[in-house]
Amino acid sequence: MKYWLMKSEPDECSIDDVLAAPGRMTPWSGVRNYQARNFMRDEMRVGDGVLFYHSSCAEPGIAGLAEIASEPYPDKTQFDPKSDYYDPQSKKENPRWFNVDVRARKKTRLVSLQELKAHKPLANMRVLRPGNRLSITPVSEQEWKFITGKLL
DNA sequence: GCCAACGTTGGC
DNA sequence: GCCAACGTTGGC
Repeated sequence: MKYWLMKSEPDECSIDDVLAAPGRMTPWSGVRNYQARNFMRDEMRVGDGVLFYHSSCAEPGIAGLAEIASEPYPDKTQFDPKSDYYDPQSKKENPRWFNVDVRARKKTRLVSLQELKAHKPLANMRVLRPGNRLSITPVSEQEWKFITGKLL
């Protein structure tokens, strides 16, 4: 069992949006970064815990809990010329981009980026590293327990 | 809207 | 395979 922090822009897809979706699920498509893709394709397992993080918004921070709900599969949007995430270089026989489905468990209080930074046990969290831009980052078991047990 | 950090691209 | 230029992310 692993744990992840996954960023989403609430204007695009907030925790409320996912909770309101059929099955409380959404495909985590549109990721176009190799490191983030590799996490989804190679390391995630169904049932892994997810901190649902709102980014690029007025109050960035953890906004909910979710879980990995599917095996990785080829990202549909890469083959759709109308999609913002269309990748003309990706071939159906050898897809470049993969995604998993994410199921929302619940909305939580907003644990702001500022608050996360203030807690010593979270000092090494990948998402808090200066300049971090990765939209998917691993979360350690200790970090997960601290956040879900003490902060929420 | 600014800008620092970082990933990707492409010329050589 | 280097590295400058460029594009994107994301907090502020």
